[in-house]
Amino acid sequence: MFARTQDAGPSQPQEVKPVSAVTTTPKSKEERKPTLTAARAQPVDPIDFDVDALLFRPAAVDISRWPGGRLPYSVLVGVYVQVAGTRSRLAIVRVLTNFIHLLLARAPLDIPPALYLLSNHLRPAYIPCELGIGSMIINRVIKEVSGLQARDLKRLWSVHGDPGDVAYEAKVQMRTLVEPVPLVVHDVYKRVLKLADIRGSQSGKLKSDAVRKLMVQARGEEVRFLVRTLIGNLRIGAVRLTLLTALARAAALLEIPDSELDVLPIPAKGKKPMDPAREAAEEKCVAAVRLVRRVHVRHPNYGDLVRGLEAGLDGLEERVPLSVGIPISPMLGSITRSIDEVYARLGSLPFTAETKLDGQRLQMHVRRDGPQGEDDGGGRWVEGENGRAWVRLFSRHLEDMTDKYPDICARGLDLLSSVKGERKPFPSWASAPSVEVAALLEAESISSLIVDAEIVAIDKDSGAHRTFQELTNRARKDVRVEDIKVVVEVNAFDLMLVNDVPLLSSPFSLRRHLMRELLPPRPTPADPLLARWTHIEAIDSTDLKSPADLRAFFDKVVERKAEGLMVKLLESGRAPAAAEAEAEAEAEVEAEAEVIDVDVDDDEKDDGGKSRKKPLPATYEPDQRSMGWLKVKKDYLEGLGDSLDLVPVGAWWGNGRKAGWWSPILLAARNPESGALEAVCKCMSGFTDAFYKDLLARYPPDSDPTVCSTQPLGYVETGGLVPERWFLPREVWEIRGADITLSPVYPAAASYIGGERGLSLRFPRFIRIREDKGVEDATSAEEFAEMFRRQMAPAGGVAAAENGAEGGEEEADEVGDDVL
DNA sequence: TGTGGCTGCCC
DNA sequence: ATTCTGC
DNA sequence: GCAGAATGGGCAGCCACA
Repeated sequence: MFARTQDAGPSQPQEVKPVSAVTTTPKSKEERKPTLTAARAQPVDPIDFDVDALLFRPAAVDISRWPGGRLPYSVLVGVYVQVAGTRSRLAIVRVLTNFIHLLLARAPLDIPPALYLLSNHLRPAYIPCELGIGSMIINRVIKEVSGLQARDLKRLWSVHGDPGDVAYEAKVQMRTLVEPVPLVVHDVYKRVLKLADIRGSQSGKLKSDAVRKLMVQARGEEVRFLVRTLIGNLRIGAVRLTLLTALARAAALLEIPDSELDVLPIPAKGKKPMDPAREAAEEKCVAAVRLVRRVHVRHPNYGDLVRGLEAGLDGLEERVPLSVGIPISPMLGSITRSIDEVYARLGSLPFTAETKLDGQRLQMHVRRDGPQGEDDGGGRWVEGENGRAWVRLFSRHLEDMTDKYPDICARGLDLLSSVKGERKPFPSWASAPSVEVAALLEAESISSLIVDAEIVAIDKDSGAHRTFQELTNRARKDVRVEDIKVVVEVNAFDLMLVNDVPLLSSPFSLRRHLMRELLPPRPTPADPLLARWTHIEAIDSTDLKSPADLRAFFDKVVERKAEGLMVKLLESGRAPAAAEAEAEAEAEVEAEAEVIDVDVDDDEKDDGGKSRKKPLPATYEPDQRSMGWLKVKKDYLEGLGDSLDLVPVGAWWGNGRKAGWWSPILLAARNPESGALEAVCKCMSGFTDAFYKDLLARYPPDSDPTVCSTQPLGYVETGGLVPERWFLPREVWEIRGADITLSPVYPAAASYIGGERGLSLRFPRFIRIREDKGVEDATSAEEFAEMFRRQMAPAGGVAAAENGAEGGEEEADEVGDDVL
C-alpha cells in the first residue's frame, strides 16, 4: 500500500519501490488515502517516501531517469500527494524527511527550489515578490486550457472549493495530442518566479500566457499542485515548521554513517524494542530540529539555511547568524481572557503591563556600517548632520516596509546619535547581566540596533493617537517625506540587539532597561512630518497592589482607545501550579520573584513540595506565542467587545476543509424604518463542524426554496453582495467583533450615519444562537449606529487632555519613566 | 482620465 | 486578525 | 499545546477598460 503508516507493520531495510501515478481527491477521512492508478502519463514515477526514516537509503533510489539529474516535478508532486494524504504528523514528517534526505544526498542543486515550493513561499518573506495571480487569472486559464464553459467551471468550483482541484478536474478530462516535455522542479520554480516580474500594461495577458504554458505541460496531480502554488495555498497540512523539522532531521540523518543506522525495524504492535542505535539517531534528530528551528527564526531564509547546512549542523548558528538587516520572527502573545488569568499564569513573577496600541507592528534595524553580512539590496541609507546610517523596516510578517516609512528611517539616524549621559544602573531586582550585556549600558555610542515597536497614526499637531483605519490610509510605495499625509509615532517596546550584541537570551527586564537608557523617547522633530519616537506606556507589577489595580489600568487604556494590554514577564521563572494560582494571586508578594535559569534546568521532575510547573522564559522567543507575553484585548473579555444580534440571510459554499458546508455566512441587522435587513458582515469564525452540519440541514441547498433559495427571501439590502444561496431570515445569532468599522461595501445603518457608507465589524465571529430572539429582536440599524457613535466619541478622561495638549518632550519623559 | 475589479497585505 | 480541529 | 486551515474588514496599488 502506498500510504501505509510506519506503525502499521514491520518494515525491512528498503529497496525503495517506485509507485505509479497517484491521485487524491481528499474528501472524507477514508477517501483521503492516495490510490494507485495505472502509470502512463508520468514519465518519471513518484517515489514512496513513507518509510522508516532510519531505514531510508538515498543511495538505493534510482534517479537514472531524472532528466539531466535534475529533480522531476512529478517526484515533488508525489511528495505533496503523500503528505496531503495523511493527517498523521509523524507520517508527514517522515515523508518530508526522506525526500529532503534524498535531495541532500543526491540532488543538492534542487534543494532551494524544492524547499521553497514545499514551503508555499517563493522567496524569503522580506524579499519582495508578488505573483499578482489570483483565482480570476487561474479561472480564465483553466477555461482556455480545458475548453469548459463558465457554468461547468462554477459547478466544479462549488463541489471542490479549491482552484487546484478545479484545474485538476477540468484537465483530467482533456486528452492532450502532443505529449508535453515533463516539468522539472528548478524550471517550474524559475518560471513561477518570473511571473512576479511581469508588470505594466498587457501584464494580465502575459501572465495568463505563462501560466497556460505551465498548465499545458503539467500532468495529472501536477496540475493540482501547480495551481495551488500559483494561488499560494498548498493545503498539504505542512507548511512552515513541519518542513523545517524535516530539513533538520534529514540533515542529521545525512551525518550518521549507514553503519550506525542498522536499526531494528519498529514492530507492528506492542512495545518498541530497546534499540540504542535507533535512540541515538533519534536524539541527534531532535537536537538538529531544535538547532535548525532556532537558527531559522533568527534568520528566516531557506537559501541561507541550506547553504549553512552544506558544512553540516555543527556551527550552523555561526554560519547563519542573527544579523542586522535580516528580520527576526517576532515574538507573539497568547490570548488571555481575563485579568485573573494573567495572575493564574504568572503568579507572583514580576511582569509589566504595556498598553496595546492599535497600529502596525514594526521591527526596525539600523546600522551605521550597513547590513551585517551579505547585502541583498534591501534597506536604505539615510543621511543627515550626524553622518549616515543604514535602515531597514519589517512588518509583523517580515515584509520589507522600508519604502513605506521614510519618516521612520530618518529617525533611525537620530537613534544612533544618542546623547551620552548619566545612565541608571540595571534594576536591583533584575537578574545579573552578562559582562557583555553589562558593558552595553556604558556604551559611548550606538552603532547598530534591532527594535520591536508599534507604529500608530497620530494627529500632526496634537500628537494624539488616531485609529488603525487612519493608519491604513497611508501610502505604501516609494513614499517621500514631503508627501506624507498620515503622520506616525513609533512606540518602541523591546530591544533585540544593540551594538551587534544580540539580546534575545537576556530577560526582558534587561532588554527593556537598555532600551530605555540607550534609546530614550525623543522630542518632537523639527519637521512635523517625521515620525515621533517614544516608548510604549507600561506599568510594572511591582507598582500594583492587587489585581484590581491591573484591572484599573486596563480600563484606563481601553478608555483611551487602546486595544488592551500586553502583559510581559520581566524575569524568567516557573509558572505557578494551577492549584496554587489563586492562592498565590491573593497572597501575592510572599515570594520575591524567584529567578530560575530556564536554560540550565528545564526538566521539572522535582516539583516536590513547592509546586511550580513549566519554565516560563522572559527571554525573547521569536515566533513563539509564549506564555511570557499575554495579550489581553478588550474584545476577549466578556461584555466588553461589541456584540450584535444578527440575522443570517445567505451564504457561500465553503472552500477546502469547509467544502460542502455553508461558509462564510452573510449576516444582517434590521432597519425598522425601511423594513429591510441590512448586511453587516460575513462570518466564518466561531462555528464548530457540528454547527456546520446542522446549518446545512436547516438550510438545505436545493430542496426547500422557501428557506434556502437562489432568490432573496425577504427584503435584504446587501450593498451588491450576492451570496450563493439566500436564507429565509428567521434566526438570530450573537456575533462579536472587536470594533465597528465604516464600510465601503456594507449598507448597514448607513441612513443613520449620513448615508454614504454603512457599518461593519472588525474580526467578526459567531458566539451562539439566540434561541430566545426572533428576527424582530435582532439588533436594529439605529442601535448599531448608536454603538458606532459611542465608539467614535473622543478618548475619555485626563489622558485625552494630556495627549492633546503636549506634543513632545514632557509627554515622552513621563512615558519613559513609567509614571502614570 | 476616471472607475471598477483584482491582488496582496495590514489588522 | 479569530477560531476550530487533529495529533 | 502545537501546527495548520479557512476565512473576516478594509486599505493602496495596479491594471483593464470605457
